Amino acid sequence: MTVELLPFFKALADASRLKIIGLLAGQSLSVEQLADMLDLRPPTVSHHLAILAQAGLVSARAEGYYSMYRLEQGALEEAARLLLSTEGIRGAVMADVDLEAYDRKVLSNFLTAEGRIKTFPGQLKKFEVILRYVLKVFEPGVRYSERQVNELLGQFHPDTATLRRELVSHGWLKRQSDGSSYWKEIEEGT
Amino acid sequence: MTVELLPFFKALADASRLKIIGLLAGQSLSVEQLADMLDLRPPTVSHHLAILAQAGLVSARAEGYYSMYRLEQGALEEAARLLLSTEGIRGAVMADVDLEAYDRKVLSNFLTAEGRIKTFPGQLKKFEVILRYVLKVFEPGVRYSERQVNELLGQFHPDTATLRRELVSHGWLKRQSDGSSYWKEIEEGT
DNA sequence: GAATTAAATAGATAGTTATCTAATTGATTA
DNA sequence: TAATCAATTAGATAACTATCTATTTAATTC
Repeated sequence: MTVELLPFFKALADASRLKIIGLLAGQSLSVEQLADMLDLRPPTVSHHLAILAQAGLVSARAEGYYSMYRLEQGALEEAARLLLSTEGIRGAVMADVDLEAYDRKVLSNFLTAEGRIKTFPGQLKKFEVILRYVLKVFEPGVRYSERQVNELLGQFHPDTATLRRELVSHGWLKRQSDGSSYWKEIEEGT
Repeated sequence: MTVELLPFFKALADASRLKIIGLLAGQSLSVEQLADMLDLRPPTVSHHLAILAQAGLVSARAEGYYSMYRLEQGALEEAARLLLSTEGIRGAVMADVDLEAYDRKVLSNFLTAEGRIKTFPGQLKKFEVILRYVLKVFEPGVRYSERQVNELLGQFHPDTATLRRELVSHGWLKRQSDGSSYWKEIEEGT
């Protein structure tokens, strides 16, 4: 059974509910007992307990006509593990985030419909987006002469010297020390 | 620097902010980049980042006229530790809970102004509150004869036999196997 | 079966907050 | 110095929610 992070945090993001968790950490308690201890009316406590139960943090057991609520230690532990893993957070809630949205916006601002560069962005961050875009025309591992490099870059912008220099200074395009050839390294990772 | 639990959970109890944490777990990002990725306006993202920063979860560094935000891993780790300790929760947020409120309510319902028992509560839970109240007249470790026990209990209610029997059956008053004496054990713990 | 009691549900309200647009600030570039 | 750009602040609004009272449900006791 997996803990959903958002309901979990929402359940704990309230002073009354945190107190309930604290009280239940010591002993099982009924709705009425909790209500007296917290100085709240029973329906309010019922409401909070429903939210906590939904998040898997507490469970109820009928006893007489009392509902005795107890803390689910396991849920706390699982959540703590998720917090520490970082991957837990990344995987958990990021279904619909658009990692490339910013780059796409920059590209649409600085490229023509045909994919040529209109002007070089003044800001480094945006210029880098353009450089990464240009970089895709090079095959990883293949050696190119300077003439070939200029030819490829020319399809994006006449100032091939600037493009070439910036690519190299960022380390994204490597240059043989005698200047005879250029290449893009083979990518690693997933 | 201690993480406050309530602001911490409140900070994470929002889908947009959880996504921000997830994105910053991978890399530092500017407000504008986050806004594009999340499809929100920059002021909204600023607002969320302020809340996260308040809780100690992110920090900003000025870079050009960008504010680059990065995740504070340490805060996540500290919070995870608090979650696991249980004592973390108990200590953190329970300043103003009234642990004895329920017992007090029951006592005021079933005791006379002079501290005698009006009637025996029908429900076990409440009867136990009364028994714990009565139990205080016995000194821990002292031996009492049955006559002495009845004398002490008589000040609360004429039916001393019921009180005595219930105290013993709960294990709160011990009885010598030959019935010659009774005693309350010495308490342990804080 | 009638009376009692705890819990849950329904409905209302006041307080909080996530989001937006518009205006301001602060820093950079020309 | 003027123009540009990202971030923040201010103000407004719609959505959410913590809490209450009143009612209903479910279980227990007499």
